Amino acid sequence: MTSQAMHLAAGFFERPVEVVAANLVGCSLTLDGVGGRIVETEAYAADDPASHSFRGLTSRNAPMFGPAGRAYVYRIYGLHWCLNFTCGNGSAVLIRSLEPLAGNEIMAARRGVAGPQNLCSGPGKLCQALGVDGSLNGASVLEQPFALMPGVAHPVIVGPRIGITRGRDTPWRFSHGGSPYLSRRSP
DNA sequence: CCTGTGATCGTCT
DNA sequence: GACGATCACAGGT
Repeated sequence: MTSQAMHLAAGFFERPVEVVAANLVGCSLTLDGVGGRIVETEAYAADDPASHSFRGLTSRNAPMFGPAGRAYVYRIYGLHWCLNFTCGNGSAVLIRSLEPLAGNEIMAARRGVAGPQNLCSGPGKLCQALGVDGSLNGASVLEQPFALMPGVAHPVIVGPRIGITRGRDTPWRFSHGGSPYLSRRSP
């Protein structure tokens, strides 16, 4: 048995985006060995007014229209990065927060803060902590430097997505209930 | 605990 | 020319 067999399979991402988003909660995500457990995600689809892909293909959102299982990394507000996993057909899952478990000292140094609650508790924060930037846009999340592995069964809380002005009625935020590492407390 | 605001720039209108 | 799938910090409750 190779360690590769432990990783998520490519088919994991070729399902409805909200199913992928829910099932990513509890999985382990690291970059070059630095990261932790995913505790919060959001789903975005092509027919979804909150999604970057809603108005069709552009140079920015191109990875969302490419193969499933790739990184879609974009800059927001001119200064932060956000990491998504593509699920095909203009859909993707935003990774919103992690429970930091591996390389916490490296993450604290990159973030310039101390305390595990502040390392990865938001989409911009976790990109800074894991070293994610635009150079990873379009890369396969099934290969180095990514490592993505399944977790154990867990209770998932569903609620409205954060920071959007349209599509507020679609409850596509998925979080690990009660986790102290969320970007915001569970509903 | 909460709300408000400045930072900062690529993307789309 | 306007607007973000955000964050950190300040100030009031």
